Amino acid sequence: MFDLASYLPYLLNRAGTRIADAFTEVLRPHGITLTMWRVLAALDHEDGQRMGQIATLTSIEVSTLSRLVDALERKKLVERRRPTARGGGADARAVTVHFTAAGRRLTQQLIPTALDYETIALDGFSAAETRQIKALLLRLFHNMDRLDAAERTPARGRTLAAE
Amino acid sequence: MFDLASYLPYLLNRAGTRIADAFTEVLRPHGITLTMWRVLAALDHEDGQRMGQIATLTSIEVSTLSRLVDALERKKLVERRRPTARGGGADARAVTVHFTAAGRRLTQQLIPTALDYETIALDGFSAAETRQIKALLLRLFHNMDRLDAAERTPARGRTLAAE
DNA sequence: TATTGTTATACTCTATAACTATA
DNA sequence: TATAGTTATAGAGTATAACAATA
Repeated sequence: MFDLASYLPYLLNRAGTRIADAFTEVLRPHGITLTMWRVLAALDHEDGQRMGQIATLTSIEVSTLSRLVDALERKKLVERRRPTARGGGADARAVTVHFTAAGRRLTQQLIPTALDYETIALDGFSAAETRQIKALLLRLFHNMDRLDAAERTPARGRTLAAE
Repeated sequence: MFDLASYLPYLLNRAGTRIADAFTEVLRPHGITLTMWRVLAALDHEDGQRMGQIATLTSIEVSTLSRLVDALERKKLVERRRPTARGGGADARAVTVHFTAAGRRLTQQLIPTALDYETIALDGFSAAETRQIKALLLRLFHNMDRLDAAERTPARGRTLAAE
């Protein structure tokens, strides 16, 4: 009736926890946590994003993110800026987050290892299977997204590109 | 080069977070957290497991689990027992965790909703795709498992049935 | 000596809401 | 009024290690 080993949220949690734990060990000597890495990865995706965008992209709470960016600023890996008005209507409430040179360097240094771990996780998967699982995970995410929308929950992280 | 939207750990984290957040809302009125639910689900899988087994199955730290079981006992949902010697060599260090009647009742009540959420997440997936993503997640888990074994890390949660 | 589980401490993340400064 | 971000506080989970009881 309720078979844990074929229950999807369980499988997701197990697989996700394992990869997260393994990569946390990689990050440790660099003095950053997995959550910090998620912010750096989001900035690599697009530098100069606003706090809200980063929260959405990473599924990190805005209040958590705010203190996380404090910590990353203390480590001189990122910096906050108030967007200037040139070239368009700047919202003075907004804050954008930018790599420092050191932050970009560290991120570029870690990306190959991050990709290595993805490769390890996908060991034995064919190219077709790799594409398949990524596509299925994306669909799964969007299904939950629609549920949030239906419930009018102001869900965090609703804007992952539809592809 | 580093495309976040096709980076597997990111997709896993996003999909997992979404399902977890949604089900946490379901659990809230019942006064239990998602982590508590994982313990109840593990007990439904097999009642009377030892602390170590439950930690392994749920990927919850033993020390976290110990206080979690304290809380579940206070809620009268589970109870600890020291295994008795009859029928085999009982280890007096061990502690087993068992449903109370109320705990079993609550779990049975929540399982259909849990399955509903799985159905929502898999909305639009064919039976073949459903089987596929579960099989792929299981393989992914075992790949990380082998990595832990190779590094001789005393990983938590290494014993998910191989199927 | 090693293992099972408990406890203690400090830290991280979450949840909620109050707060500021803009819009 | 609403929104973007910060800050405060309490709760929940993790990490680490020390500990008691037993093997």
